[in-house]
Amino acid sequence: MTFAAPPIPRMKAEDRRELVLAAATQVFGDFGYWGATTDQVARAAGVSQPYVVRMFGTKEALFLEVLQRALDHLLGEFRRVLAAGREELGPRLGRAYIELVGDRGIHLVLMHAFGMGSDPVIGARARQGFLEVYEFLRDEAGFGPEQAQSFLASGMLINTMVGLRMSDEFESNPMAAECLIVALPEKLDIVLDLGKAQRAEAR
Amino acid sequence: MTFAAPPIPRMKAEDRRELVLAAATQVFGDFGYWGATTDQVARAAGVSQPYVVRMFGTKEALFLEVLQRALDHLLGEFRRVLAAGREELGPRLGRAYIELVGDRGIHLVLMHAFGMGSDPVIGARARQGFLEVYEFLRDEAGFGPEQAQSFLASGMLINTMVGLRMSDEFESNPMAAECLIVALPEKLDIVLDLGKAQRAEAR
DNA sequence: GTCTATATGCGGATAGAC
DNA sequence: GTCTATCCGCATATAGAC
Repeated sequence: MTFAAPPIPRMKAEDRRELVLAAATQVFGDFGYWGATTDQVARAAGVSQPYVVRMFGTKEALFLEVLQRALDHLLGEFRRVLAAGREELGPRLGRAYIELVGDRGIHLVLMHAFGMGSDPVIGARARQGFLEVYEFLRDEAGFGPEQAQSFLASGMLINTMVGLRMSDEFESNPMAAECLIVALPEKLDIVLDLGKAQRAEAR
Repeated sequence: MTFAAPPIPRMKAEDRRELVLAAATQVFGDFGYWGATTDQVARAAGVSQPYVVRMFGTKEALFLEVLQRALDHLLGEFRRVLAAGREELGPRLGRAYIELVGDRGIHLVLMHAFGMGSDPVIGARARQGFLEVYEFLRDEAGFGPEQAQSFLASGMLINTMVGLRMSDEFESNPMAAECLIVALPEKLDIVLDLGKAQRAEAR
């Protein structure tokens, strides 16, 4: 009796799911919800386009899941930092936020989602997510109004610098370099290293 | 001899152009570059879809023009404020920035553009535009590094609140209301009034 | 669990009339 | 200066095989 070997690399549903979600985070981050296609996601994950749809039902459901994971990841990291102590909490949370660039696409997905307030379903979820972060800062981290304002504002500026791919011009454009230095009080190196890694990978 | 009256309201090219650009600012603001369609723009301007394309060549060219005008408008207002005096410059510029919500769509178009850094042409223009604003703050307004950082960050937070349509939930969601109050140090009324006006108009 | 084939609808752009 | 008609390509989603 002979056993046919699986001709195509099969995976457990859960693992494949993670793979696709990671690819989707990347693609949605680069092109936004409307600009990204399920086919781009599929190619990035190494599967067929219909399979991506099959797994999540619709493109919208896929985006919602990507958004949810981005928010979970963000708040998870923040709670980890908080659990480690309350001294210098603001700077440590800020540093943790910047380090999320390691998971490529998180800032970008959030930024795109934050621009979709007019969408009845994604916009509603994005507002809710933003408010969850605000609640964390107020209730768990104990931030006062100005501290929360300034923290959130800095976060949005970081999103903007990432969204603009400003680090791509760090070496070629002195003005971009200075602007980056001004915008990111510290931990600029994290963003720059990530930018380099991405460009290298694009080749 | 009889003269046929123009059956359709004709306009000088320049006026029609302004009309379409205003409509496009609105539509691109709501749906972003990829999410907006030239047909939506056409309908909002009361003209046919092919005519919109005809006027600007491509959807991309139209967006670039909308982006350019948003930046011109922004820097124009900033220079006006600067020309009026240098006392309390930061708060006055901040107020001027918020008041741009009067021209509906400017913040939104900017925010969407700032998320398009990966686009070779729009992304490049968006980076350049952001840097022009930074240069203004540094060279013309005389801001120091931290002042520039905090001003730009606050601006991006304002963009985010507008992008999320957070003001839509000011009355129904106490958390959203508090978050708005915290995020916008002052001149909250401007955003709220605008939100109301928009919702009324949508009926 | 994953693919191929394909239906279907929509969006950008062109041609050409008035 | 502005429209109608229309082409073509692309994106999501479905059907069904393996």
